[in-house]
Amino acid sequence: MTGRRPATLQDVADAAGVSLATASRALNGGTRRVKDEYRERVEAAADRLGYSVNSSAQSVALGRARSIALVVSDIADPYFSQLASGAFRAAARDRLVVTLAMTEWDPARELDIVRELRGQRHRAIILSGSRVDDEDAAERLLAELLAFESEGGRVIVLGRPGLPFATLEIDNAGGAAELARRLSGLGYERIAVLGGPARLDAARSRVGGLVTGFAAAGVAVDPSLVVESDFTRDGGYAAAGEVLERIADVDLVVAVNDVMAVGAMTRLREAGVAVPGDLAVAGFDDIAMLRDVAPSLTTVRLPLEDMGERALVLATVEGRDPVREVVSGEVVLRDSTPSR
Amino acid sequence: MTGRRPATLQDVADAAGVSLATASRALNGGTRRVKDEYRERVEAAADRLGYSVNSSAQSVALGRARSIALVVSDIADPYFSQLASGAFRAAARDRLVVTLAMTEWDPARELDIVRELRGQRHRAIILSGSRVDDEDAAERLLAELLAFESEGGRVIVLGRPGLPFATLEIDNAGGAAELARRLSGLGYERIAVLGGPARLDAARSRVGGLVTGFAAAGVAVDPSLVVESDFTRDGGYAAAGEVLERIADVDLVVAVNDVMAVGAMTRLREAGVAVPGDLAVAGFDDIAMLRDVAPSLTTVRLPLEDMGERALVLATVEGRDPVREVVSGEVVLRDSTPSR
DNA sequence: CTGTTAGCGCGTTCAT
DNA sequence: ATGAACGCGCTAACAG
Repeated sequence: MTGRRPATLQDVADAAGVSLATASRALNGGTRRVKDEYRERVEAAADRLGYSVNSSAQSVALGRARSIALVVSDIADPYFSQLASGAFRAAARDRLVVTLAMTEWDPARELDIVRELRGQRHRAIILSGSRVDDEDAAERLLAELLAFESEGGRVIVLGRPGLPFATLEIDNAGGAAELARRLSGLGYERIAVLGGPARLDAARSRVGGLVTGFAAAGVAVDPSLVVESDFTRDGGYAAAGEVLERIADVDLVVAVNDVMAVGAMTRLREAGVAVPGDLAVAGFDDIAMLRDVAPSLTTVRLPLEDMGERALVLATVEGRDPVREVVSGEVVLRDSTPSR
Repeated sequence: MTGRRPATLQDVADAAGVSLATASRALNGGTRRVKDEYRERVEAAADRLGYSVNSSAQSVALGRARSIALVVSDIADPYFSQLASGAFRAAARDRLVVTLAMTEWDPARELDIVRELRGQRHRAIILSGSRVDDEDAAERLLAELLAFESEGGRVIVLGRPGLPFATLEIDNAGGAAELARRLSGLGYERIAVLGGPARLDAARSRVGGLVTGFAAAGVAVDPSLVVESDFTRDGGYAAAGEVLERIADVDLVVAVNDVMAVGAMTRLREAGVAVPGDLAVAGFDDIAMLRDVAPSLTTVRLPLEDMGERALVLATVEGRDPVREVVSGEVVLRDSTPSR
């Protein structure tokens, strides 16, 4: 049972009594210049033999695979899983295969992955994780991506500015600034920021936007109340613990993403701090699970699923123009930040 | 910039002044039977030329790819994204590539996907979505999987019983029955079940387990209070709406998975029904986001990440024995179901 | 230990 | 419109 050889195109051709070339054209050839009778015979034979193209061989012959690679930081993070979901939906429409890879926020691993992906000759590589500062890795990553592109592959960058490829940029600073403006309009003025890791580009931009935005509204963010942490739910949970120690100085906690905000809310709840009664909370991204947390969380909405779809479209489009689209978030005020 | 040909192994060999075979052995050959001097020269040349193996060609030569395919229903669903996360982590250890495919709960699409994956000559296909009743599709799916296996591929089935492949089975009925037993022990006796779609195997098993478990404890579940719906958050939300109409007859709502339970809690909250004050709620799976919902949700814990890892290990292991492991859930009582 | 050579399965000229 | 023959990049005998 375990030794049968997969039916090959030659087998199909033989069974149909035609040449390999004809079978190829009938089955996988784009140009339909095959007599109907032959075509039917070939299809029947293929069906009977349970034939299925060897896509590796196809890739070798064609020089490139029918697949797209998507690189994420952590697929269990709702931000990335929603992004990926959108990408998969779009890929299905074009019968494209998607290979997913997970960096776990590690630049070295990201480099390894891209190198590996390059060898797989994908049509495109979509890089969706945020940039992590690491001079050396960044340079080598760029080299690898440039090589991939020069070999005819396409590179799409999602939410990581400054790379010479088609880019779907997220206006992190702008969204954060607008959020700050709206929140200060509600009367908040003693701000704690759960800032994520400083070496993460997206985190830094959001913190910067918040500080700028509050400043523009006349609210100074105390730097000692900007606490670093992981960009994850646990990071938010832990960071909230630090804020608790100075709770008297704070009326609003803004996390640089939703998973952190949600983790923080849990930490506060455990400490008996009422949200928003004692402390208001806001996040960033508008991940799907927010529909089910209470109180409902104020945030900056990003069209995550659409972004995933869009990235995949950019990946398949033929145009060689270095697109650069900017996605801006929309502030959504909810129960976690009532007017004071 | 867009026309360069990828460096080939032959290029590397030429640059290093050795034969193709030597270059192959030095770079990708497992057995290190290459003189160090040559090896170094080859590696240097490869580096200089920015060489990267064409894994398609490698696959053609070897007859099989260094990759695993993972089929999920919806990657945005926490159940699957946690599963996938575990699988990716395990795959990284073996430097294995993982191709992900999403069926969106559609048996026809699942069949298409498996057919496509077969052509990609993966080492293994992991099927993680639950079975959806569809005689015709099921039969053809089985045929496709058997063909894949007979060609030397490995099939791993996760949470779908009755297929002749290595199986990681989930004791849905047992877990549900135990949950029912414990809940009835807390004093609940007027039960509503958010049952998911009847055509979904996992959903049906869990409903069955609940009914059996409650019956064993002397509690009869009113069949008219078992409401069908989608296996999703929105399904739970909608189903809770139906339960609201008969709220006087109910003291506990059990959903067949956590996302549904969480959606239901939101629906109840919106209707002004207090959980657990007016109504208790329980779910199934123990997805990660439960850490952040309030009140904390009673559920049946499944080691999702471990299961993903385990599936990947089964996929890579050589043994041809038809493994069949059973994962049983552990009931976790939390605040959403206090003793009455 | 190294080089030569024959495949792997498929797409695609180039004749016919 | 069809078939024969070559090439894609790589691995694995087989000889040396």
